[in-house]
Amino acid sequence: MPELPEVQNIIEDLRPKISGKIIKGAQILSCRPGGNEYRLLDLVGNHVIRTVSRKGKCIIFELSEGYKLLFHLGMTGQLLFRKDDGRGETDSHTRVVFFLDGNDHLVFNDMRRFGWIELQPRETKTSGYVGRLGADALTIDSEAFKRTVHLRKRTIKGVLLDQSVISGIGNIYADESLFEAGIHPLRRADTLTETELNALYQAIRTVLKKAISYGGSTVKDYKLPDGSSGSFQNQHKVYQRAGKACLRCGAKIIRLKVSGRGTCVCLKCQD
DNA sequence: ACTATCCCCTGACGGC
DNA sequence: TGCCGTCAGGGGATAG
Repeated sequence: MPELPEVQNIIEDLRPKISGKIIKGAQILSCRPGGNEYRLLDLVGNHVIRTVSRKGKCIIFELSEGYKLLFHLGMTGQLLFRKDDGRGETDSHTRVVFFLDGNDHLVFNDMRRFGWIELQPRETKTSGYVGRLGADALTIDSEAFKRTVHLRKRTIKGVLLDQSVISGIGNIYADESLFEAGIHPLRRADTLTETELNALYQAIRTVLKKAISYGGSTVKDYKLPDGSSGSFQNQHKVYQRAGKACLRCGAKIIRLKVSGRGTCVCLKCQD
């Protein structure tokens, strides 16, 4: 599932390829029944892509005249850049194709349809999903992180997954960061000590930055815009390793459910 | 403010 | 082989 490191790789891959390009049009191949997220796509004609950025897991294109094009990849979304070289560039999961100048294409695939696209007209105040997002997990400073986390009475994993508190961390990196910091996912956030909060803050940065440098985690469907896969899945210490030996201490990794999500933990390393 | 639960969706997988 | 139930999970909605 695309989380912060995957989305960061996507925008870094896309930025030099599409910055300054004109979106000439979009073709909607299929959208969710009753969904209205693609309704505004026909407004895209002839807007220039000024910047490519992200906040949390949300990809943000700033277009000319103040428009913004937002993408959320959900569980299985892909944003692929294709040169028009005659090869088939769509498949049965393609939802939208954007046509850029120079016959380049941007293809949005989403097998499970949890992703969405939204075009925000100019003057739209930041609201909706992006407006509700908390500080980005790689941007937030140590003091702000500790302050906001320490206020919460929920489980620490629940806090990390809550995009309105800190944005960008999903199930993979919540588990990996908590393991790295030696903290049990069911700990109440407000019981974490200063030392533990510092460790967690650093663990998140370490894990996310390392994951970015590995191209992200390709667990099932994630691909970079050039079609390549990430390799951080080979570096996972706990995620999807239930029943296997902890790489640090050898104890068996167990699986539980926290905040409705499958959670892998080493009871010996995390408390 | 927080938890629990359901829903969306499709492919993989296990049981029979 | 094939049918059927279950699971996976980001985020929204709703009830408690």
